[in-house]
Amino acid sequence: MARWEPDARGRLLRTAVDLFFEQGYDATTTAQIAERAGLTKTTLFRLFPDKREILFQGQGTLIDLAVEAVARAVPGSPAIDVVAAAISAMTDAHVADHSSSQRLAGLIAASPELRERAAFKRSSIAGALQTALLERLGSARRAGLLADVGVRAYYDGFDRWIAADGDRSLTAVVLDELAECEADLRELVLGTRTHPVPQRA
Amino acid sequence: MARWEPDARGRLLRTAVDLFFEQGYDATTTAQIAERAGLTKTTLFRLFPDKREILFQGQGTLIDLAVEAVARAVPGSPAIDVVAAAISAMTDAHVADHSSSQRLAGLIAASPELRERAAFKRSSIAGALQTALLERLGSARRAGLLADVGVRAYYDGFDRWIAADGDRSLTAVVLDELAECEADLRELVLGTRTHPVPQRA
DNA sequence: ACGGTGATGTTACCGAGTCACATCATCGAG
DNA sequence: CTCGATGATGTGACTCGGTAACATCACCGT
Repeated sequence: MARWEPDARGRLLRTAVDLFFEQGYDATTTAQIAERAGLTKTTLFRLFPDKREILFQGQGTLIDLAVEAVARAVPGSPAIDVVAAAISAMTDAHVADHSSSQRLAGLIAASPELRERAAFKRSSIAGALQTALLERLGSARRAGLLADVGVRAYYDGFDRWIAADGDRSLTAVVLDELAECEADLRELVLGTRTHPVPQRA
Repeated sequence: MARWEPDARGRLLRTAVDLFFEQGYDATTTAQIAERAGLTKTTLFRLFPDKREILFQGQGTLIDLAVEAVARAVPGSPAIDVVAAAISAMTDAHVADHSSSQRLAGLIAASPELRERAAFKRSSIAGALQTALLERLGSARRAGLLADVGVRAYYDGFDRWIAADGDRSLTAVVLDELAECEADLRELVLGTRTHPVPQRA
């Protein structure tokens, strides 16, 4: 399949990340990215629907993975386990190494435009997860609440993983975060007073 | 303060809604909106940071209202009550009538670009609410989880209000939704077992 | 009446994104 | 080995969102 220089998408992604780091997202032109990648603006927009999406490729796959994991989950298992299966399916598919992920997260955090796209992705994942959970729970409200918890655990866990040294696996950190969420939720709902919570040992 | 024709922002908003309904969001030009409102493109972009924001003006105020409500809440009151105060502060400030809100919701749902902005607004509200709650709860995780629940109750309640006849007040519907969320959350966290819903093999 | 001030208009410009059309590299059939 | 089909890429022109510098106009107080 590969003709000319292979992996045009990957080249564009790497080039874009480099340029965004050098000059900032806004100051970098799509024509600039394409040129340094040995392509043209037209080809860039053939491969990506827009400039932001260069950094978010593959997030559509995330949704599919989560939804499939929910569909594959054992019927009758606790809802929280189904959520855990869904989000660990996403983390397992995470290919970028720790430092690349750090770079990417820094870029996104620095640009409102990219943060907006990130929020959209997050809400898309939450929506898809809710729909998938709905078939099991029968209640849209419960499915939505659970999806929120799962997505929060995924993103907050991801942030913890980013901030850490990268020794622990992403999946472990995220599943740990989910367990913490469940515990906190239980205490919140039971009306217990706030007390020192055992953070990670 | 008002010179020339007054309320340029309001005129632009109404004109934009009309045009978006007639032609769709994408097919409507900012110059078109400005012209029909008796202004020019430049003035439009002086009053709104971008085209999408025409439909979302005032959402920044929503955040302030929620945050202030949290700050004003009685110390020591249950966390869920603080959340209720925050979201009812937002609904109380809702000025648009039922049918206008329906139109606006339909427009936003029809355009991916507008849905993305809506997701960003929602995440911004959730973030601000989490920060406000953090001072009371001491735990960022609990604050985030509670903020998610509150924001979900707000949006899902809003949708229910939109879909209904508009007899009940928005605040009543949203607070009812929040109560339902709390109840569902309690059941989810206690005997969490998936309902006997017919699974597909 | 007049001058200051703020809101608006004019003009020109840049960059994202689209489109129609041309080109070129590869592969398979003969 | 040649040649045509195919699909990826390039070219050039275009629209539209958004910005900026400068000019203009309406109101207000003096």
